[in-house]
Amino acid sequence: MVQNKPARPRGRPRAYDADQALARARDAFWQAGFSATSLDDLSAATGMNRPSLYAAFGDKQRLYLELLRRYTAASDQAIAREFERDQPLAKALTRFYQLALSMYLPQGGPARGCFLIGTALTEAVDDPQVREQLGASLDGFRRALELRLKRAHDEGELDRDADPVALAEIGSAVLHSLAVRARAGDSRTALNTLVKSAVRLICGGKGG
Amino acid sequence: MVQNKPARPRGRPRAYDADQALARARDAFWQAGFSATSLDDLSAATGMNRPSLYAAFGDKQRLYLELLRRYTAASDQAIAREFERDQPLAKALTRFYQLALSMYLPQGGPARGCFLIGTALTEAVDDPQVREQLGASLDGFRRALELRLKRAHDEGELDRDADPVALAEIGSAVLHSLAVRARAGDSRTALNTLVKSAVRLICGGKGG
DNA sequence: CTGTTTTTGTACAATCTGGTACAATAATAG
DNA sequence: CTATTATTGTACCAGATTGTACAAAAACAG
Repeated sequence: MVQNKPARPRGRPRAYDADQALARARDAFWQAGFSATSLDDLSAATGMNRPSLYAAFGDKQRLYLELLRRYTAASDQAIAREFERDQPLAKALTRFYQLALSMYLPQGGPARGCFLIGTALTEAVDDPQVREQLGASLDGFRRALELRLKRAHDEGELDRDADPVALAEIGSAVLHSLAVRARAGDSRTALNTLVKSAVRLICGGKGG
Repeated sequence: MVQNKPARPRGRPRAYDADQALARARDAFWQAGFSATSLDDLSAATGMNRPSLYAAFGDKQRLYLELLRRYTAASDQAIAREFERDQPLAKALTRFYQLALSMYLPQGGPARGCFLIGTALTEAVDDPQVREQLGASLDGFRRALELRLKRAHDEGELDRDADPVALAEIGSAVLHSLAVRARAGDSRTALNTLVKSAVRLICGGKGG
């Protein structure tokens, strides 16, 4: 151990909590998108003044990229939690989709869909870093689902002639659709219907 | 007949072609999104100066909404063309998805995905008009697909126990996924794989 | 108490943005 | 040729936006 983090650093103490400020900044971007969120908006959302924002998180784009990174990391964790748990495939899938929906349709706030798909998609064409982060995140879910489906296939939870790779693409597409439709204003009921149909289709039925 | 449109109206002739200008403006929005596209960008893209833009199309938001409307109308036409044609379901689906992909991945330009999903999604939370247009457009495809699948079901093109309504939601989700993944940088090959899997799954197989 | 360190908050500069006023221009109508 | 009409292009405005400079403030070190 080289050194303990001192209880209090050296100079004037920070007036903000970094994690909380990042969450508030993320919510601001989540609502209005990257370009339509000004530094004043971020300042108001976080309670930090602009020089503090710069000192803490760099410029707007660096902050945004960091938020994308964090969101992806949290998603990866949630995915792993549900897919590595010992529960039937249909239950794991349903629980994960429901978890996503609870983020996409927050209580006491407007429907906002997925942070990545709802905001990074727009920036992705002109910003290679955003595009890369977005692509990696989407692929992360697809691969995790593929692994879970392969396991299900091996363990006889899926029909013998089912193709886990193809089903993982479908299951991934369903998540994209939830992300899009939630932000487009579809009701929770309508989205639950999609979840049910998808789980049934992936786990065995023929869409009935 | 009340009156023929006069060959030439009255005053100084317009220096632009309205349809072409709208297409160029749409492409500008398509690339950078609504908020990041300035009036100067639109002016440069269309070759029209700003006062002409205003006179012709109103302010930025009115122009954007009109472009969303046109895009939806063109999509609806393309959907009807493929689904009302006399061809097998699998072919109709494949052709439609390929048509979408050819718009999402233009030759000689960056991958841009779907104009609606790629740009309107971001604005949809704060702008009810955009949200409504977006929702209506997404629902339009779902319903058209549902009708086509019901016909296929009636005519024995689908398994007896298949559920056209559920499959329409899945087929619609696949289009959303193509729109998202194209803009996120996925290769045409990867997207073709999704199309193939989806068509197979919807039209009869079990994802094999 | 004095000096050092770090953050805060105000204030400011430069640029960009949406939107418009107005004269010049290019056509038709008679 | 003159009057009329509609569009163009320049120039401008007010406000927003990004980013930073700098003094005041709030802590610790000795």
